[in-house]
Amino acid sequence: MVDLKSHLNSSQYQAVTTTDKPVLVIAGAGSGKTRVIEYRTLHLVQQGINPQSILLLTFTRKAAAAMLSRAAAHDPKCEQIDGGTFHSFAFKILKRYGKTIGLENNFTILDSADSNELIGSVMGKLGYLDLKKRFPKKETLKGIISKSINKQTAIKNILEREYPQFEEFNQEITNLRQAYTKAKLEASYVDYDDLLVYLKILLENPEMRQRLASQYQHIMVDEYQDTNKLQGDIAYYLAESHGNIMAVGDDAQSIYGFRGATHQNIMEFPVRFPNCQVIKLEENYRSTQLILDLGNVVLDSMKDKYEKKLAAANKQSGLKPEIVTFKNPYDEATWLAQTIKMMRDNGIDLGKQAVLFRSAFISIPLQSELSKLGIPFQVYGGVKFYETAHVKDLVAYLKIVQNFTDELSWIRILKLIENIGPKTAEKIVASLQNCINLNQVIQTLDDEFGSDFSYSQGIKRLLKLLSKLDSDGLALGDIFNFCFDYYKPLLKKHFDDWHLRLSDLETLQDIAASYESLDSFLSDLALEPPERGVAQVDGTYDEEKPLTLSTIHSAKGLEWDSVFLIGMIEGVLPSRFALNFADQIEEEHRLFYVAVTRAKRQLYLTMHHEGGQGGLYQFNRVSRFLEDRRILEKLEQNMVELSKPKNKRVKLVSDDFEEIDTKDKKTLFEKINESWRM
DNA sequence: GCCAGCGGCGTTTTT
DNA sequence: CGCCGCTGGC
Ligand SMILES: Nc1ncnc2c1ncn2[C@@H]1O[C@H](COP(=O)(O)OP(=O)(O)OP(=O)(O)O)[C@@H](O)[C@H]1O
Repeated sequence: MVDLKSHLNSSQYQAVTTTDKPVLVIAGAGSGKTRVIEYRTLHLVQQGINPQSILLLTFTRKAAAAMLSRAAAHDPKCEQIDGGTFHSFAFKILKRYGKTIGLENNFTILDSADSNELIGSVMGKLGYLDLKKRFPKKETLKGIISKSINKQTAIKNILEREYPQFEEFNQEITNLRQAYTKAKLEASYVDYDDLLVYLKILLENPEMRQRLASQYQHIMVDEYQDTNKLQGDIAYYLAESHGNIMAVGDDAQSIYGFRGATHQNIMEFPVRFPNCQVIKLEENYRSTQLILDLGNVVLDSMKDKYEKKLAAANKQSGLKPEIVTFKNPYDEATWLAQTIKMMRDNGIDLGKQAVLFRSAFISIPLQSELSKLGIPFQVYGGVKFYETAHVKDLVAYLKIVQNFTDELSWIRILKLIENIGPKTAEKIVASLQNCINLNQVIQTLDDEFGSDFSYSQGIKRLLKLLSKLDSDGLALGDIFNFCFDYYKPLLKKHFDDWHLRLSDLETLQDIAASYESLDSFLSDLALEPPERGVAQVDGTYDEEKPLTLSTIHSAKGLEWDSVFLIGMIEGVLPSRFALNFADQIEEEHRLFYVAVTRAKRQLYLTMHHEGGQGGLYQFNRVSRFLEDRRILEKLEQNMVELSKPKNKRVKLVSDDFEEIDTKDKKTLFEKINESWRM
């Protein structure tokens, strides 16, 4: 038996051991909410609860895996607990019970690019592509439709609040949503939102609800402030009958409003579960007091806050957070890379440091600098590996093996053949309508398009691949290799930088190798996409965990000794897209709060004045979040100017840095040592 | 109908 | 700078 009290403070202990009623834990950053969930699963299992009757819903599957493996270190049975995201849970349930609501179980998951594509095609069919006036683009339409679903409200309400310029198209967009839904059902496509919608529909059936509630006797939901209405409903349905639910969250860390999340779920929890116990955690175990002092001021300046203050459990105060401003992005990158390297050489491993940013593009100069210096790093967030064109191309072949009726994939595959464009691809796919298996597809393609056309040679080559694929009992590895071999020449033809892309595909090959089945590989690719590999370099850092570069969104729930929050620029944080909406600026403000509270011991904020990563030149202003005097009081202020960059296009060599900054480096060095002595 | 080449424009966040 | 959409030759 683990002695819970030696790992938990008294409020945490109470949260962990209250298992006979609904519990809501609401507390600030770093107060040990995640730890509560971790020990509560352990406690339940040690009480004799069947681990398979515990459901742990988290924000990423990685977060669930981390918690469960820590709990399993105390009791291996915890490995058997069911954990993952709402989406992956929905996927699992729908694979199993989807038939009861009329969903085929070989459904294909549409990632966001796929769904945009399908929306485009539906738009075409409805004749909305050539409307005279300014009709929204398909990406925008997907956003509007998605938000109306996640908020469970009419299109009209979304338009009124967020897209007033498109209000006149309410009728068309509503039609489009209906046609899109129908198109998906006909093709057994399920997009991300559908996973939640269908699960909710499934749960509306009392019999299914009862069945799942008895299978999952204990529900735990992390990051509850970032769930949306659908997810809130799902959690409610699962727990309604037995009331064994714990939700934990922090309204000040709600950063997924753009996806329909609302802290209302937290507020309504006590209404939905009237006998619930609300527990607050007051102490912060993560950060030094000086970092929390800044965090508290950020918290204070939020418009609709719920009273909360962060107090450090650790009384050593550490280093004052620092704002460092630069003339241009290259100076900033040089300084960052040097400082990170220096900290690493002074005992803070790369794995204990992170660079955080609002948007991935702001980290590009730093990425080249790190590569130049041979510092290994891993990037989280930003453009997804699996959404790049070449990966999507290759995956399209795999998808038609899994589900040969997947028209979007057929069109993609066909368009890769020389002399086949959108029209011809549509025509060919239309002729395949009545095929009932892959073999018939092969026949039809051969009969109707295998000769006489400018593209027939390409079709013949595709047919060879398809015949190889049309055979039972192929291993995933074989399928992958057949497709890969077929695709390689096309890759070289379509992309100038094919060698870079080829190595991505080799990475994909490695990932695929770790899967048993095509089905699980494809669903994971969509539901829990793999990160791009570590940017590898020479042997200096072998065995050392790489530096983390991450969007603030992807850094949620995590912590590092040193955190560099870069791009503290008006228009970046807060994002320029948020500037016209007060509630969205508030969300940016919460992002700032989340970023600041990731740091355990050292926090640096940076920005550069000269914009112009190519494109427009402009003078960047410091983020409005730093203009507040109370904030500035909590920050050390510094301006670093590197020597003689006559032409900002000229890359700075590290010599420049060595020359001018020795003084600064010494003081930094001293500061670091000071902080370790604290 | 396909596709290469040119010019204008604009850089979110995620399952 | 890089992506997207448009144009015009094939
Ligand atoms: N009772 C405790 N004693 C010592 N350390 C603790 C205690 N509770 C939590 N911690 C440590 O504090 C840090 C933050 O905890 P945790 O990640 O659980 O906080 P959180 O509330 O989930 O934070 P966030 O809201 O930022 O996700 C972790 O390093 C954790 O190990």
